[in-house]
Amino acid sequence: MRERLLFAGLDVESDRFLLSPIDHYLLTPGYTVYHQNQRASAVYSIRSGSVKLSLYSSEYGERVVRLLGTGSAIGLEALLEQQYQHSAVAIGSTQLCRIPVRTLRHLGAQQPALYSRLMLQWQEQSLLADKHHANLNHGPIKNRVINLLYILESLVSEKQATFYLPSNQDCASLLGTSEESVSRIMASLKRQGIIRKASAHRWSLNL
Amino acid sequence: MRERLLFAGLDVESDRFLLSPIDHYLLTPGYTVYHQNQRASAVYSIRSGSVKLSLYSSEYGERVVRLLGTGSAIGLEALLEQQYQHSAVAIGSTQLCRIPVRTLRHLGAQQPALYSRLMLQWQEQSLLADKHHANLNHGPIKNRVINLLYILESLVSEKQATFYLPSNQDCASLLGTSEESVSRIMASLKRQGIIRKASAHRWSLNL
DNA sequence: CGTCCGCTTGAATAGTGTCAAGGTGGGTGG
DNA sequence: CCACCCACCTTGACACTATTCAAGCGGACG
Repeated sequence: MRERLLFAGLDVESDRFLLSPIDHYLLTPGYTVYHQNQRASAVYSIRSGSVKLSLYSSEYGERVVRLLGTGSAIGLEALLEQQYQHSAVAIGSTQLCRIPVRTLRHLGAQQPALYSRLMLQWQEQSLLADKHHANLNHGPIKNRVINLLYILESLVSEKQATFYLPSNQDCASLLGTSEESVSRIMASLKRQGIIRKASAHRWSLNL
Repeated sequence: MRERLLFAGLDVESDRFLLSPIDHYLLTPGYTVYHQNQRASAVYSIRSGSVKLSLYSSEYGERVVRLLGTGSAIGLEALLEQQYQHSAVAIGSTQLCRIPVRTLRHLGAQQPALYSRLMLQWQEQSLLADKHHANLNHGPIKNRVINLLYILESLVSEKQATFYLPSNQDCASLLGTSEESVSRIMASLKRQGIIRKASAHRWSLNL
């Protein structure tokens, strides 16, 4: 898997003027990074943990559309002087850093490689969205849940991955199904030992 | 709706050296623009008609992941020196133009506005993917089909939109359902007059 | 005119959503 | 410290939707 961190290989440290406005945060589960339609003034890079992106509408409420993990950048629309398209909320505890648009532009002017890095992020976002579509919306729900578990495992960077399990509501929304169906299938997978509790709030996947 | 054509407002015509390698094509229904995993050497801009993007895998075969219409650019991954991520196939007859990467880079060097235009395209792609996810994968299949019809209508640029109806198989794949269910619901909508045949192969949507 | 492919329709079955009731755990306040 | 509360999860029963298998239909095209 290719290096995914936004600044990997780029010279960020040497520019003291720029480094200062980049803040690091540790978010508790459920914390909102930004809201849909809010003016987008910064891009965020996930250093660990995971984040869900949701779309809201008055007709149907929240709809989770994808899950992002370590190394992904969120809020890229800030570069286009726009409002955030999604709401972004932490799943489990999550570390990320906030890069103001101004800083990003300044950095990009000096190191054009940053722009192709950003292009790669865009591409990854849309491919990820398509893969979610392909894997989470076909066939019986049991298969979709298993595919979701694979995704959750893949969001974690470390080997011997253990992951935080989103609420049944979030899973149901992402899978386009009902909370109860998710609950039943998760229960069944736990009984079969396919998912095991590794520690408090952390699970691991076996085949 | 904002101007979506890739070169709108940009000076393309004046550069004779560049203009020449941009070819225009008229595709018949079912024609393949490019294949997944093929080396990406050009970006395509849809001038009229519509295109489906599919992901293939050995386990489950083809899966349609989204539909694109007039003004959308496809194959943007060419700029990142990669292989195409999807297969792109024309739905109905479709006009598009092919812009080799070299041409695009050259143009971009002279007119940096092109790059923000490309960024906008990326953004539009991923937002579109998310909207498809949100609209086509929730609730009873009847609703999904209707949302699909709205999307098909929106792909057409003209007012009084009439659109080409993809095969039931394609619709089923996009919606994550079975061909028969799509057929039944389409038949019912036709009986109710919600979709009407406007001319050969062209349909229109009423409320 | 006949074949082929995609579309349509039916009937039986399996899968899911819905409604409703009860359980669990973490957090708060008395 | 305990009792309470709320939000979330679990489980059951039932109705309904959707899938599957199968058969027949229709137009496109050689």
